[in-house]
Amino acid sequence: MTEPTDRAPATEAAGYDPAAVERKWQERWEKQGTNQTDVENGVRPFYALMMFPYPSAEGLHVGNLFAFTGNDIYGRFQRLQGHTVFEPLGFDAFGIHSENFALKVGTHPADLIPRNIDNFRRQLKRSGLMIDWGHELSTTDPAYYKWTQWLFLQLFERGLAYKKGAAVNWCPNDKTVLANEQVIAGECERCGAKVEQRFLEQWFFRITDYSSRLLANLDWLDWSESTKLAQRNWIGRSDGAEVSFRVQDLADFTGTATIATGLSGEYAARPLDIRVFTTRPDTIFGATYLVVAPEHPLVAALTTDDQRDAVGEYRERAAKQDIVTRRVSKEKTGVFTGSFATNPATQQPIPIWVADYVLMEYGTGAIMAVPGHDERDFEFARTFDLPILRVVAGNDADTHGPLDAPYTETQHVHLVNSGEFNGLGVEQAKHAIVAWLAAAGHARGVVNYRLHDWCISRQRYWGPPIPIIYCDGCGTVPVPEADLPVELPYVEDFRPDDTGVSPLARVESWYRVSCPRCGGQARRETDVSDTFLDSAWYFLRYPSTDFDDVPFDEALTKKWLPVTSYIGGNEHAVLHLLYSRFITMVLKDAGRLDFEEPFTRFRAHGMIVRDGAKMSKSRGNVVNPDEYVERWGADTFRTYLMFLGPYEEGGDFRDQSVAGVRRFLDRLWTSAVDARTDGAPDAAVLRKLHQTIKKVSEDIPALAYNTAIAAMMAYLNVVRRDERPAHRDEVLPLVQLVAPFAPHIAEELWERFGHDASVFDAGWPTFDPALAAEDAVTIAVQVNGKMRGTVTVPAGSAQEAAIAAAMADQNIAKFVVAAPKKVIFVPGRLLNLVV
RNA sequence: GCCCGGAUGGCGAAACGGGUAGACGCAAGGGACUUAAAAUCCCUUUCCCGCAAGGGAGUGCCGGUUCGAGUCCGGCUCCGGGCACCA
Repeated sequence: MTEPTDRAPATEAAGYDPAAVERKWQERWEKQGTNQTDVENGVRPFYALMMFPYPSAEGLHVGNLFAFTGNDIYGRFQRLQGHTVFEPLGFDAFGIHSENFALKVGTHPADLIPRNIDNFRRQLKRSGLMIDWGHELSTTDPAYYKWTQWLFLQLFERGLAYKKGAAVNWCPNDKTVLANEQVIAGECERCGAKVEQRFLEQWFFRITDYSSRLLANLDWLDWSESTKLAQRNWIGRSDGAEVSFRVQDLADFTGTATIATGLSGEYAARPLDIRVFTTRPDTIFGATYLVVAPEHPLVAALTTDDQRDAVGEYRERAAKQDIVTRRVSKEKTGVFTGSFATNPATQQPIPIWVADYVLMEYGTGAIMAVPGHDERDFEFARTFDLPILRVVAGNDADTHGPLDAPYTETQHVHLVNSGEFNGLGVEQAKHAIVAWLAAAGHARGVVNYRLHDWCISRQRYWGPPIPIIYCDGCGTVPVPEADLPVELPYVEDFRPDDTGVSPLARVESWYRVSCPRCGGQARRETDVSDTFLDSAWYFLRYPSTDFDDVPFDEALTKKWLPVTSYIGGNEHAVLHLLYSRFITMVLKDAGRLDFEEPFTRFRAHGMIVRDGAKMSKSRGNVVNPDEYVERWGADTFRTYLMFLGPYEEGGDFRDQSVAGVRRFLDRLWTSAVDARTDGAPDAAVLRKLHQTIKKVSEDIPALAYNTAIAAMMAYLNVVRRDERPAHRDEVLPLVQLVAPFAPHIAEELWERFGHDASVFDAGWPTFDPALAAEDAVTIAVQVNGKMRGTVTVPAGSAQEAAIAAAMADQNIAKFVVAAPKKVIFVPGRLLNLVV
């Protein structure tokens, strides 16, 4: 399947030897510094950023190359437009990925990673990317992670980094804590193992402080809509209300028990209120019970003596239960507390339950259950035989009968069984009811976000140590900036164990340290930070890699940032891109940056599959770029990758189709080396040329690479239509157009046409509308909307001329059986005669 | 379950704000060149009827708007991706 089946490339016949051409130009670029950016003095700076890769042992993935080539073409095009383009690349080499692989092959990651990076660099260099290797970075370099640690301190100082005990996602296979974002449907993002729940002390970043800002800015960012949407959903703004339910003293109702609160602070004083969050305050007349999360601080207070055992047991089970089962199993479980609260709308007593389908992390950790109009509440009510009321109905008949399914419709419906609010629509009712409850002090409008704080602690080895020291006397002390970096020690045995602490906790010589404040005995934090922190600021570092006394130089940052164009995969739509935005905002607030959005423009590229199936090692259909570059040349491979489908949608990689692109370059080569200089270029060819210049110039910025290539192919077909050799002026501009896609062959042909300097310093062909204009147009002719033929008329012809031409055509005229009742004429396009 | 994409020839795919469906490429068939093959070049290629001229049908399915729908609207089906008890 992966074996190349077709014939050898047309090397000899065409005289085009990509291996030789590519070697020559890669050497020359390197020698002449063609791809090096003058970051200090470059004019019209254009920062063309691509998401840096994780340097895996398998080498460069074709998906990487697809992404990079797309960025490279855009960058080269901008350079040809007169920008100073900065196209750096680095390596995201910390993290569980590397560590797990190192464990598997029994090599230390510190030995493995440099080897992988060397291999990546080699592969990237032969791919013809315009990378400025003078600004390469690796997140594992102490000179880099020194500043990652510095970043942590910036957040710490501003109160944005804090430590708390938390139920966390624990991967029993990787033996580490995972961020919520790294848990995919209850499984570890990296290894697929079922995630469990553990309770650990963790470092968090207060990204939730920035929820509304992160959300609001999306409105004006020039990003792929799909990415913005993913972020919006992730941040998850919910507009709703917080409603208070007064807990009733059981004595008033049953005369058997009273509520022992035993609480301090906010809840100490009776009467007791339970605050719930709801997005459907309009349904409050249908709230027939309350549910609080098992972890809710009021549970003990709410539980009556006769329910104490059952509730205790339930909470214990919930605490032990892994997050997976709790999340994935939709089966409703719960237990009655024995207490009741008053529904502030109906004044009726409703029971208070404890159930794990209510999450402590969201809202207030308590809900009002409206089983008639919420699927989960309905299911729960069915299970425990709780009353189900209808308070919303559609306009159609039979809406007052009993409900056998939750009715969740919100459009074209109205309230019923809701007192004075009957007849109102959902939106109206929300406002009216919240206002009504608020007047009595029972409710207020509230906005909630799904976004959680970012847990950055990792109980692993292969990451930057978190720069914190714990002193018995002084408490939690940040490592002074002057002492950075806190170097990751070389440890032979870096395996995580299931104690829940980092392997660094086993290195006493490393963690024992004197307190920077009092000099007393102290110990280092042994957790390392999340890889996503490494990648949340790397784009700030690139221009400033030569500076070791600052994370990013002020002047260079002003010049190059925010990033002009960022291209990457949508798999990072919520994690990396959100964290980068957050970190940038924090640095802005800290006065370190004068912008708060790091990426002015972002475009997500599509995914590339092979023969209609996802590429995977197990399927054995992974494309190894080396083989293809070897066989066809980097120019052909690059151009093919961009030709196989729309860049932002991805496409289907087919071995057979690579040949077509190679044939195109072969023909381009032949036409160029055989080009004549005598005589004049053909007018019709020039017309097509200028149409092509226009098309390609418009397509590249839109990342419509596939159609740009198609247009160049079509043009070359026109150039070659006649027997005579092409004229130099017909081919030379095509060499320029093709340069962003196939840089080596373009340089070679450009040189053969007598130029000394790089084609990338020669500018872009200019489009001349006058030369592109057609003097005759073919327009479609319809009779009664049905295609009956075409007529060719001089450009700019009026309706009358078009009709005359159409009627002169017997095949069209025969359908015009009567005088047209109506004529639709679209100049240059179409004529429709309605008879 | 919810939210996004998508569905067009044998295949990958084109089609600017409704306006000649299938550009460009692959594969296939035929031809030229060659002792032969490869490479290269030329022609054909959505389907059906027809020797042809020409005609009919056709962009996942059903319906609608319009002079005109791949494109817009309503209702489905299937495929891909993401989220998942978020009240």
